[in-house]
Amino acid sequence: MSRQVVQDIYDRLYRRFGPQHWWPGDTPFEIIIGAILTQNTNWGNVKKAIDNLKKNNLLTPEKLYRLDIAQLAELIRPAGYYNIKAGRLKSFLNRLFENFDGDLDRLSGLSTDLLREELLFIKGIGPETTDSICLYAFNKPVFVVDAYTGRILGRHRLIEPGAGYEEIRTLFESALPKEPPLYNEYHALLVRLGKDFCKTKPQCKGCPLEDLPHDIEPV
DNA sequence: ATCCAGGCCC
DNA sequence: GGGCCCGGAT
Repeated sequence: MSRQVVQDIYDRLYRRFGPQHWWPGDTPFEIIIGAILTQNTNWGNVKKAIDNLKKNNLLTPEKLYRLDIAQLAELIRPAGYYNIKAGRLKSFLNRLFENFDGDLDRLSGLSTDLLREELLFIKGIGPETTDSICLYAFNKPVFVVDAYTGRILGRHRLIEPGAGYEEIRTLFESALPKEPPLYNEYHALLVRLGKDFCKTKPQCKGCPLEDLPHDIEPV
């Protein structure tokens, strides 16, 4: 996939949808919590969970670190997979307090490579969650790949069927200037396209990528 | 009633 | 591949 195509897709999406104002979250900590809660879950349900935490004044590292895991699970229930996700939030918080004194600034002070390694090491935080935290919470130049990204590129045969996460990430990062605001907007635009057109059942009619050069029948 | 979510671990 | 899970859309 050429640099040209990567930039063409961005231009088409931006012209159609305009700025997406991501991430929907006020602080780095809220963004991190949202990134974990939104795993395989629509944002509407995640918002309810985050509102529950806010309502109870629990949306700080210290409060959540001390909170009983069963109570945490109950509060985040609307986000789905609530037992699994309560454990994942705890894994993150435990690591944050054991190795970084509970201080997000110490975590974000790591080099981008070390930060990724650190986050990936935590059980329950995989590549997409890691990169969402890097980019959206800490403004690091890391391109976020998600299911929509793979689906969109796959349907246009711009990547191989079995292309892995790192392959796709590298593809974007090598085709674009290393600018967090650009990565931010691009990923958000791909999600927008995925929600509006490139759904599991594709709606190609009127899609901004409908006449993309490599376009063929959808997968 | 069924489908599907901005994944990840086993 | 299977399991984890809620709530809005169809």
